[in-house]
Amino acid sequence: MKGNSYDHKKIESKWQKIWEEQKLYQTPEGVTQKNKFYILPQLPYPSGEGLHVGHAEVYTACDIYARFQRMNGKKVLQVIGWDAFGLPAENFAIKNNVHPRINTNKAIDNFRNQIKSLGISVDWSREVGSHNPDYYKWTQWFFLLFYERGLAYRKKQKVNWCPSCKTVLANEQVVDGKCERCATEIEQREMEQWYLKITEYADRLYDDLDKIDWPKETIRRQKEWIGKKKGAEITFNLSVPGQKEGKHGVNVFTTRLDTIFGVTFVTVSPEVAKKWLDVGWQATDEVKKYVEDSLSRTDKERMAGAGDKTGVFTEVYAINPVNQEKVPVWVADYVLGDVGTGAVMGVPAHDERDFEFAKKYNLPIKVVVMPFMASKNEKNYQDAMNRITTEKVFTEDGVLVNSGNYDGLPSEEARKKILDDAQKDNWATEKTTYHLHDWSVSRQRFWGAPIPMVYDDRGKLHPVKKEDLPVILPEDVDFKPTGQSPLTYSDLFQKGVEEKYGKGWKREVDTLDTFMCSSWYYYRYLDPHNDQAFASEEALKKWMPVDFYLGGVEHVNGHLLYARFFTKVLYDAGYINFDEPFSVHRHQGTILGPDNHRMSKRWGNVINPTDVVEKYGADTARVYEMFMGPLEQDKSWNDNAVQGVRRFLVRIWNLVQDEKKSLADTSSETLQRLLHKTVQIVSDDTKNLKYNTAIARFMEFTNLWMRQGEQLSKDDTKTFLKLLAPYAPHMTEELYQKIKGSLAKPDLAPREKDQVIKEYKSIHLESWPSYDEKLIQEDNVTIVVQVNGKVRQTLDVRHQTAENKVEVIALVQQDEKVKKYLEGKQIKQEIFVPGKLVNFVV
RNA sequence: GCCGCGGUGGUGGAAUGGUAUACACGCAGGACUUAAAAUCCUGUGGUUGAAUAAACCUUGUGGGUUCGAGUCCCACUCGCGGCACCA
Repeated sequence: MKGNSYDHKKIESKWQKIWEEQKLYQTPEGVTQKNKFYILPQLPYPSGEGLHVGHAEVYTACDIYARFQRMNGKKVLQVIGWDAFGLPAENFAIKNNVHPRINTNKAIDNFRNQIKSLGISVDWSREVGSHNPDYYKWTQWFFLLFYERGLAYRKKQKVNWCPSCKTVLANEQVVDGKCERCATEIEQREMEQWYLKITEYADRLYDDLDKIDWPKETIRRQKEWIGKKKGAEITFNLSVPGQKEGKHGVNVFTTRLDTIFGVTFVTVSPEVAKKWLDVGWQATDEVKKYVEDSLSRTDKERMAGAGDKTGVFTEVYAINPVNQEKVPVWVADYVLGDVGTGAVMGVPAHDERDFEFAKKYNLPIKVVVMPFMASKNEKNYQDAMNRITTEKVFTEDGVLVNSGNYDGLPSEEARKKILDDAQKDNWATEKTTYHLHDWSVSRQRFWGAPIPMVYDDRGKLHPVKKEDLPVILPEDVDFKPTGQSPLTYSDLFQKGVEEKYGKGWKREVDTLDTFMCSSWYYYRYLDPHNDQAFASEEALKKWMPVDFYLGGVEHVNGHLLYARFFTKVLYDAGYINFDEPFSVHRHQGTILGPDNHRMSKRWGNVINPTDVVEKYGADTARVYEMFMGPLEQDKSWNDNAVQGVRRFLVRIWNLVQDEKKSLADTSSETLQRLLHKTVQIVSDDTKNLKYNTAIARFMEFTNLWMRQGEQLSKDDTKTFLKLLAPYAPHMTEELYQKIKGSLAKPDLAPREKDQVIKEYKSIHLESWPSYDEKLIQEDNVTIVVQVNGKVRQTLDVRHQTAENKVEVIALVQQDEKVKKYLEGKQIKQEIFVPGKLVNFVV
């Protein structure tokens, strides 16, 4: 009676092979916007370390969804590719003296095999790698598109420089003042670099977050990163010693125009002061020294001194445009050069930093805003005044005082009115600032897509002609980092440029940030072999936008922002008719080691998914990882629990092979009811990505099925297997074909294979089961009886009765135990929830 | 400092305002076995109790709303995450 024992290796490799031969997961024909479903797991970086359990989590979660959608009649596109350029491969190459292409391709082969061993239903004919010329040709094309549209430019400015990686990094790649990749302290250097004007899209990137289904937290963080703030830019005329008053001016940005009557000084950043010095300002030696010292410090060092503000009086005065008051101008490094205009109006009564500064240098403090309460009644007035003396800062909105015509106005209104008036008098304009800066995209490294630009003999820039793309990354390069781009030294790279463009012409030698490659990869999958376009119009119309995107939280302020930016530029250029790439996005949580630490070699707690697949099977690995907890949550590994999942699968394996259990004439009644209930709940949970609770339901069902006397008919067994198929695709396929009788021999000897295949229809192409509404209704319902809100008894009542208040209460009151609790008490109130509960209030 | 999220058995975790602790792990006892492993069965929040009698307590702490709160509100606390001299 016991069938074969569960040999996961045999089953899994067999079916993986058949599925591949049958091209089971190739993207189907007849795709329309209505029936398509585009599932996108985040683009992996093929590290030499191999697949991580976190990768397995992402691919399994996507794969379950893909299989579920497929069985529900959707035409599914599920794809994988490689984010193959980048520093680790290059660093490895330097260390071991092999070309990065070699170790990258090796890593990709390894990743591909590992992913295949998990039984992920990917259409491998669409695989892409960002390091292949037919891919980066289009990365370069995108760069040219940005250039044409005035969105790519060169600029000399302070950049983040990683002394270890010897390259520039984007703001998004600097974490805590350290390099995201190697954790080296970042230096600031003045360099000429390529930038993409993402700031031009800041508003749309901000506003359109409201129209996509993304995690709330992610949307919040992106908004915070964009850092949109509305305010005003104000011009203060300056009085410089030895110069005519009003000849010079300084602009400041503020979100608190309502506090302008409280200005008692103006502070400029060292950067702004430097500019003044550069145009001939005769400042004191003290000022010059302060500016020089400040500028030699990194932003990080400057911020470290946040608690103790320093500054120097410049002997310049600024004239407050609202009341012509003359206030001193200071230079201080608490004002940052790259925020707003690099200069602020000092309102010490209503800004913490200005307050601190004023205290230190004995500058006057002038209260111009009082809490709302103060204007309402006399008693609170004193309290309020006590709170906002010159000893305490009041930074909230309130009511204006000491502000001329604006006295008595609430802050909000005052801001509008002052701005209106100021605009008429020409001393302020409405202005929005952003925390987001333009995206620095040039890298002084080898292993990336060359920037498709050339310089003529006078050093002037020209774009490479589109028909000349790709600009091939040469093979003959000494890629050891020197701080100069390695491509500088490649003869092969510069060869032909003069022929093509003219004598003395040279190529740009920097390469593109790899985030450029990953900003558009989801388009390439749609049409991966097209050499006329990054993707055909038809393919774009059919498949986009992505219906489900799963990726890590670490990409919130980098990749996800860049990808949205790319999409908006494509939209503006008329290539697509939507302007958000990912309709639904979710994050997977991190899988931690058994010791609750992040997995790392250092802790010796790394779990290798391939070991798990080897030992317990892909189906066990998949089901376990999904059973650990909610997808988006961090979870720690527990090897005992893996074995528990394996046990669960083996039980099913044995049950289905037991004909009395799985091929009975009819299903036992309780089990059949539970099956229908299970169909309902598993369908809901799977749709809502609550895989962990769906699996719990499968276990509950299996527990009942194992009981003596419980049995399933063949059809009901098939239904159960179909439900489980997305989760454990190999085992369910094997069992399904077996009970269908499609497999004469489980081992498919080559000669018999054709015959078997003829009648073979994969379980993964079957339709998702439906349930019978009548069968999920129980005959009996459990009514909970409470007395004063405490549960005292539960009673089983006929389904129809349970809906009727009078009948239920009558029935309940006959119960001995309930009687005891109600004895000698007056029922004040009876609460009745139909089909659920009775609560007596006594 | 500001903003956000969270705190449920020994552990991972379940619970549209209606039986808190589903499911799993672990543990304990039992069956099978010469024995062990595997498998199966039973039990398992806490306190009192001989009890599979009964009672009380229990979702970080304290209050509130409600017939009824893990769930809603307020305060506190601890933990995690994001941002941070952003004007």
